[in-house]
Amino acid sequence: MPEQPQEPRRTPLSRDRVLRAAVAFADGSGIEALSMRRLAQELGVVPMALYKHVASKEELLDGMVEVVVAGIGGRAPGSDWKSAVRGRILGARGALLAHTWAAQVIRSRSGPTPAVLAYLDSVIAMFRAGGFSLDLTHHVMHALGSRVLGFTEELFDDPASTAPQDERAQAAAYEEMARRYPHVTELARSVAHDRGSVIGPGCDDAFEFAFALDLLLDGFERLHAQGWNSTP
Amino acid sequence: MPEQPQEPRRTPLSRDRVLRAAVAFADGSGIEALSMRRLAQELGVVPMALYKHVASKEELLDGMVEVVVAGIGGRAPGSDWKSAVRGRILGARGALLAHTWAAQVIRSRSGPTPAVLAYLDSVIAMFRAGGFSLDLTHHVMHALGSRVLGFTEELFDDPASTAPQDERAQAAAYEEMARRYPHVTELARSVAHDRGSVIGPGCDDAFEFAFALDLLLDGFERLHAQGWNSTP
DNA sequence: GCTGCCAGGTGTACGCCGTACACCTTTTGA
DNA sequence: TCAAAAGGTGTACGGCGTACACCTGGCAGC
Repeated sequence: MPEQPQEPRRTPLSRDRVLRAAVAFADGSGIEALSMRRLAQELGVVPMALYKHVASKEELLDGMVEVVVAGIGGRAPGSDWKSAVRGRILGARGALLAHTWAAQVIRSRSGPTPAVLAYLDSVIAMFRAGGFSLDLTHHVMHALGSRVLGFTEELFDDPASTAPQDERAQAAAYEEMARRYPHVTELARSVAHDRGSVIGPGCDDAFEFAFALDLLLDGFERLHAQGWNSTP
Repeated sequence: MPEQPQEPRRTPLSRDRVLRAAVAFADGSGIEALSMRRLAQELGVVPMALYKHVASKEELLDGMVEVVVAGIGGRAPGSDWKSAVRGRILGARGALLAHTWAAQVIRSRSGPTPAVLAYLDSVIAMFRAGGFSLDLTHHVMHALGSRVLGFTEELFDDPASTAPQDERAQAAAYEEMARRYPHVTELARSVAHDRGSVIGPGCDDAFEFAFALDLLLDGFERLHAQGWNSTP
């Protein structure tokens, strides 16, 4: 038999394959579980092989951001600036929701990657097309902050995911909480109440996001209408 | 000589001393340089000694947040809700500005620490004292997001800190940039222009922060005045 | 058809990290 | 007085990112 055992002959690595595998891995196992060694294992390859395609882990993360951001959908059909921006940002939010690690990774990067720049360019273009001055556009982009990419800095993920303990301790902790942080407690209780269940599903992220976004967009609109200028 | 050599007898560790040392170290060398080993060295102690005072590095970070947040100044003297909130938040911003790593660390924590809860409680109290409904207060707190603690999610730190390269390459990169991201470039150029120097000092963070904050506060005020309700 | 190059995969090794665990010393309270 | 608790030490483990030398197979140029 002159033929060698013809092993499966795995398809060769490529930067693209590495990045996609990394995204898939982070989706499935969380970003904190992603290491060069584990990713290599996932690809059936020795760790150092990855370095032929990405310069470092930092660059890998940059690449992952590129993949996700590049997946943000196209702009809505021509309409007023407000609904155009709103649509685009909610689109970005959708893209990022599918990759829960993405926001955290984008924050950790020091500079914008090309895909992010391209995205920002498109949003700026919408304001400009709506007649916004360079000045106002500038500040407006700052005011949006990370919201422009569809995520916000919630202070904490979920207000009510404490480990189950015995009932007495639970009640004591609750009372202590109510005593020390009465307003926080009152608010939390009212929210839980609204949803019917006491251990309710927490807050409606989509609603909160749109609420704040619309508040800002309305503010922008008002400033624009009155010809706002940063140096009056 | 019955006396032993009476060595300097370094003051014993304590949780407080560990946390303060960690804060000082992060202030001076950056949060990414902070490791249990380095911190121990700084304190003239073996790494494992720290674990007698903090349970883990995670808890150390929590403690550092506590130290910083506890340093946020008291509330302004009785005044309307808007200036009270505004003053408090700008105060928080001041406290966090002194510790550039703090925002990043707060983001990385999964839950709020007691000092953060106490702080939030005080802000919620201001809205409630101003007559805000529980419902509106709830959404308003979400809309503020991390801004309530004085920091915002800027997408990138500094728009213009590229490594110096030769002039020709610089110009080429610039042109490429202007071609691919025309609106971003236009905006960047106008900002640099406003400040006189082309390599200008970037944007005025304090202005941007206050701009967005006031936009939100004005929005809150309007909603409050018109008796807004999330389920109309 | 041969040869030398080189892109891409491998193996080993280094220095860092957080921290488990057993140990020793010093302080303290009964 | 003396046990026990509290606080500091030493060693060790497994994991991390990645530098560096090496091998190998396919292909370009003669």
